This record gives sequence, C-alpha cells and structure tokens, in this order.
Amino acid sequence: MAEITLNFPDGAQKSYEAGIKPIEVASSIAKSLAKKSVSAKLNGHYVGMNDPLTEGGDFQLITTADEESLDILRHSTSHLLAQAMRRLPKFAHAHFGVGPFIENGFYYDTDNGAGNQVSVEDFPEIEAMMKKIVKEDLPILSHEISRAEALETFKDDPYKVELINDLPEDEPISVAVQGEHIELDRGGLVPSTGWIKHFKLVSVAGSYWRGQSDNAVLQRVYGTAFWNAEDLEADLQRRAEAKERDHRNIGRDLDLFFTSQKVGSGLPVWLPNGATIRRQVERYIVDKELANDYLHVYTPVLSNLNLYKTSGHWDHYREDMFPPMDMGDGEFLELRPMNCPSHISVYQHKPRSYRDLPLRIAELGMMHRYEKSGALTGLSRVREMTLNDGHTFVAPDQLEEEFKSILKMTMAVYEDFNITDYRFRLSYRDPENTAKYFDDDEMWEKSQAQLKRAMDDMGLDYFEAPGEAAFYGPKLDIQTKTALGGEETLSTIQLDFLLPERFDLTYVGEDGQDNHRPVMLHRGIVGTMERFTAYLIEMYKGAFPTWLAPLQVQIIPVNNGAHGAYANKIKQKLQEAGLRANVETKEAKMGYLIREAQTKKVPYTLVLGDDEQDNQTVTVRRYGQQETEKMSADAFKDLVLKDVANYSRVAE
RNA sequence: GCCGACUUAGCUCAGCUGGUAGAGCACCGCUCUUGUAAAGCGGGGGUCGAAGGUUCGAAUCCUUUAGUCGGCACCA
Repeated sequence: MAEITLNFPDGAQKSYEAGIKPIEVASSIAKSLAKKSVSAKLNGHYVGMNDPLTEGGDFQLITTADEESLDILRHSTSHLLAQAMRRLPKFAHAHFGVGPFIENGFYYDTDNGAGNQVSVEDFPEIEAMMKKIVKEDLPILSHEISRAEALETFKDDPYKVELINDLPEDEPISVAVQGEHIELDRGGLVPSTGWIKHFKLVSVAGSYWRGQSDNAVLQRVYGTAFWNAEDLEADLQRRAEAKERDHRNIGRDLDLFFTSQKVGSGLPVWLPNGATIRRQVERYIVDKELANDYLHVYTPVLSNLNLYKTSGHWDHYREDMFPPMDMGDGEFLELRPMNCPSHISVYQHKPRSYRDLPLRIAELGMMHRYEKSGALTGLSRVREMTLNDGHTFVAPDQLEEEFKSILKMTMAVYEDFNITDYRFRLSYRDPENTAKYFDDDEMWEKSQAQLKRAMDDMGLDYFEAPGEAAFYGPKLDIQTKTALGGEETLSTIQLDFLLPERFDLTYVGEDGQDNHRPVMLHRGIVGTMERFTAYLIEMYKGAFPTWLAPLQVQIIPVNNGAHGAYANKIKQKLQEAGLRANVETKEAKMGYLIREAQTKKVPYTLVLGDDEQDNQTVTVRRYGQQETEKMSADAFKDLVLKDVANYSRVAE
C-alpha cells in the first residue's frame, strides 16, 4: 500500500498508509484530539474526519476550540435542516437552493411551492425532526462524483441542477451524504449528525434566488448553532437584547420621533426630545467644519431637473427620485436627491483661481429620495433626509492630501462621539459589470490606486469591495454594525473626476489660463441626521451622554410648595449656563418621580428639600447609579458643564 | 418593489370554533403630602388600519388596499 506524508502545522511530518482517515490520524496523536476534532484540512481543502486521505500534503485538524469550527457546525446544521424538512410529509417535495453558514448562524433557501411556504409555525415540528436525526447520529461522508452523476442525483432539484451546470468544467463535484440525505457540497462538515446538539431556527424571510431580483423568491430559513447550550442561550439572549436597542423602540419610549401614515411613509417627525439630540449633533458638526475651513451654505431642496440630468443622477436614479413637477411653462422642478449639483453651482458662481483651492463647500442639505416601500425603516431609511454634506474642489495634485485631511477630521469626530467600532472599506467599481459606472477605464484605475495609496500612506487597515463604488468614482466608506447586526455606512469620502467634467468646471491656473479642471471630493462625516441619530440611539441605548441628552437635569422638589421656588432658582441658574433642566411639578411620591427620571435616562437627577435649600446645595444622583452626592449648586453647574464639554469622549 | 407574517385605547397586549370589545401602564380627578426605582380610589378614552363582500349578525370568515415587521433586491 502506498504511503502518504502529512505535514502538520507545527512543522512535524509523519507518514501514513494512503486511505487513512483524519480521525485515525488524530487518534494516533492523542485520543483527546480525536474526540474534539471536527474536520480536517488537506492542502487548504476540507476533508471529513471519516473520509480517506489519498494524498499527502499540509494537514490540519480543526477542533471545537478553533473559531472556524462554529462555521462547520452551522454549515452542517443547515444540511440537518434540509434533511429534516424532507422527512416531513409537508416539505417532502421542497426544492432547496443554497444553505451556507453566515456570521451569526446559517440559512437554507427553500422552495415548497406558492402558498405552502415554510413558516415560523412549522419550526417546532422541523426542530423536533432535526433532533431526531441528531439522535440517529448518522455519519456524514463526502465523496466526489462525476458531473453526469451529479445531474442524475439532483435531477428533481432544479436549483441544484442550475448550480451544477454553472460549475466550471474542470471543477470537481462533491457531495455529502448523511443517511438518506445527499447534499451538493464542498466540505467542511462535522463527522456525524450527533455532533449537532445545540441549535435553533430563528426566522424565515423571502429572498431572491441567487440574489437576482428577476429570479424567483425562495423562503430563507435562518438558524444558529453552538457547541454548548450556554452559548446558544447567550446568543438568543443577545438577539432579544438587541431589540431593546432598536432605535424605533427607544424612539417611541423616549419621545424622540415618530412616523405615521397620516404624515407619510418614510417621513419622520422629530419630537422635541429627538430634535434636541439632532440639534446638538448639527451644531457640533457645523462648528467642526467651520474650524476646518469649510464654507457653509444654504441651497434649495428643489431645483431645475436639468441639474440632475447634467450630473447623471437622473439617468442612474430616476426610479428612486420623486417625479418631477411640471410647472406648465416648460420648466420641470425636482426635489433634489443629492446636493452635489447645488454645491457645484456655488463653485460655478464666479471664476475660480488656483489660489481658491481647495474650496470646501458644506451644508446640512435636505434631500428627498423615493425609497422603495420595502426599504423604509424607522430613521435609518427614509424618504426625506438631511445630509451632513461637503464638497471639496481641489487641483489634481491636492487630491491625496485633501483626502487625508478629511479622513483625519472624520476620525477626530469619531473620538468625540467615542465611536470605536468601525472598518474602512475601499469601494471600487465592479469589474464584471462596468456598465453602471462612468465609462473611463483609465480614470477608474488611477483613482482607485490613489485611494489605496493614501490609505497605505496613513497606515490604516482596510478591505476592498468591488461593486460598491458610486457611479462617478471610487470611495472610502467607513462601515459599522448596527445594534441589530446590520452593516451600515457611517461616513464616506468619494473621489469624483466625472462631475467636474460634466459641469465643465474650471479654474484659472498659475499660467493664467481658465481651463484647468478641478477634482471633487464628496464627503459625509456624520452621514444623514436621520441615520446618524438612529445610530446614536442604538449605540447609547437611549442613555445619551450629557451633551446630547434631551433633558440633562431633572429637578425633583421634595415638596412642591416648600421647595418649588428653590428648585426653580436652580433650574434658572442651569439654564442660564446653557443647560437643559426641568423642575418636576407632578403630584406624586418621590420614589415614583425618581424612578421616572431613571427610566427616561436623564443624566442627572436632583432632589431638593429643606437641607439643600438651607445650605444652597443640591443632592445629585447620576443615571444608573444608586448613590447620591451632595454639593453646592455652583459646583454642580460646573460639573455638568465639564461633562458637556467632554462630549462622549472617554473621561480622562 | 418582491416573499411571508402582523395591524384591537397614547403604549404593551387579551379577546376559543362569528353573537356587536377588555387588562396593565399612561392620561384626568379626588384622597394622602418632606427624602431616592411604581401610594390608594375613581374617571374619560377604541366606527378593532381602510374599502368592499358573505351572514339575521363580523374584531373574528372572504377579496382588495395601505402601513408595519423579518429578510431579499436597491442604497448617488
């Protein structure tokens, strides 16, 4: 029998008889290792623990201690789900799409025919069958098959047939078998169904086959799995707690904003509390921009449609714009979907010299987009929004430096908000589908390289995302995760060689010629006020830092009659210092009022009675704390002012 | 926009197979009136998302429609 040589990750080499299984290799090293080994990798490809090794090479065992093992578990759980559904009469003839692991679990796309879709009500029955199959502890074995065999095996599964037909000619096709169930599969599975003990089906939702909106919609069943019950329980708990962070719930509980059918879908109304938070953010960012040489302007939300025809927005986004208003005299007005053409008009208003550059125009610009109904979500996806928009016009040789300075300002803002969880994404055009983008290969190559070079210069980590560029150029997007786990763009810096061309922007160079073409940078730091506020709500779970809190100080007189006047005096003192304070006059027991101040997450609660009044002091209780502290009214004022001045930064 | 689920008082929700609406919190009133997470009693409030239909009778069944939610697609 032939021998094969395996190279282990620690550098060791060992020879085995060909046909040996990873489980046997593991046992030869240590019994305990065999017990916790989930799968193996040979030369970077998965091999099941019970599949024979026919060749040597770099060999690695994956154990339950490896992060990767969770992916394997979840991938296996998706197969288990499919097998269980097939065993139930109701789903015996269901067709299956793909069933991969994802970040927090797995999903499987199913098609049980219109009107018979799987629903959450079916979950208990499916889960019960899954558990039964786990008990059967069916071995999971993989092997290669020919294309013809594969097509024969999956002939009743049209989606699988499509997948097989789309595999490149030279790609080997493998399947995974567990009991009566067979899956088209590349590997990375647990040794047997008995390994899958702790799992849960989470939700089901429609989803286009292969992500193409002209394809059929399949029912995507989501689930998750863990190695032990505690982790599963903790994850389900996390999912439930994430809902408590949802800005839509907090927005209602704290009276921040509402949306209603009466006003219109996707058109949020900012209540006083929410408006206060927004106003603080707006004042903050405008001041920051002014300090960074931005020139703030006001431009109309409504403009001549031709502006957007020239810019290309009309061509690219007509479907997502509000219909133009026909004024009857040949003029068409459009609710602007973007502010760039307005700021370009500012640039064009008079001849520009190279000495003016970089020219930085900024505005809290309100824009309207007719977002598809299914996309609307609270404040994070709306039809009317105000963008923290800025456009910088630079000479081509100033581009990289300006890019870097914008990025520095952005990161300084993040520090003030104590935003630490973000990633840089370089968004390039999709090389497979260049039709959606401005057609100038050289421009794309050059600007994408410039972007990358600037990031490398600054020594920042990033990932590259083909297909995420704007139609006019590549961009740097700063990505974050929302409370509910969604990926979201917080800030963006976009390179634009196109619009200066389209609008024929020029500046007078040192040579006196007014034929030099500037480059534009589009940037948003705190994004739209709507989305950013939603983000803040979720990040702080409604417990806003003092500088943003709608109400900063709640004052509770022990007795309205006896201490009301003193309470009002303190309130006035605080208000004169620019703070937001309120005296509670409701007739209620103190415990009740204290509780209310805490549930409304007011940063500071003052209780004022005889003692305070006699000594001109206040008794302070901070949000989330039980202890109280007595201090002079002035000391308290200074304390809060200092807190406000610190923004959200981590206290020194 | 697509698929599915949901829509009952300001909020959270109950209301079995059709017999014309209920709780808690909130709100208002009264009683109580001095110290850190819910005092007691009483009251007002809903054409059950909307429109059509079936029925002697519809919150409940059917159709259409709107919105919300979960995803997908889209996201300048």
